[in-house]
Amino acid sequence: MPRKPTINDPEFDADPDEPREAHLKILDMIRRIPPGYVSTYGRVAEAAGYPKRARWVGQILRNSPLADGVPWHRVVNAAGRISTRGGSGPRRQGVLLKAEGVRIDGNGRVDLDEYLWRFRMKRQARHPSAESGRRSVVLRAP
DNA sequence: AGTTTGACTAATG
DNA sequence: GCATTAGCCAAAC
Repeated sequence: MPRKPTINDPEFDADPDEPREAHLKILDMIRRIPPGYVSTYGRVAEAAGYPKRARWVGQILRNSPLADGVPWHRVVNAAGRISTRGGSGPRRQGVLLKAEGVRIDGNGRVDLDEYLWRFRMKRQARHPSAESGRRSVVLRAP
């Protein structure tokens, strides 16, 4: 019996079920953040289709064997700070961000108003009847 | 099998 | 602004 895949699983050859799907989508979203911009754990999770799952993003970046080549340094926390963790990671993240032109203020914070990458909203599924009747409307004063 | 632990966050004081 | 708390959920003990 194949065991259930986890984000730590070095093989990831099982069929695509939920954890793996989320994992890949999250990595995909991070890849879309262009140089010179940042996003946050929560926003990445939401854009990937998993609202309120910010911790998944952190876990994946920490553990995933598939995280090679993803611009992990462009993910900061909701306050614009580089999340703490042991080792030289945080310092390196700051260096990488600065190298891309992201300014970090005296309090160690990235100004999200300036550097936050806004993911393109996925078009929401519409009811078929709404599709054909799409048009612009003008609201009239009451 | 229950508890603790996080690259998290929003709300509250 | 910080600190605390509750919610979060997969991994690790």
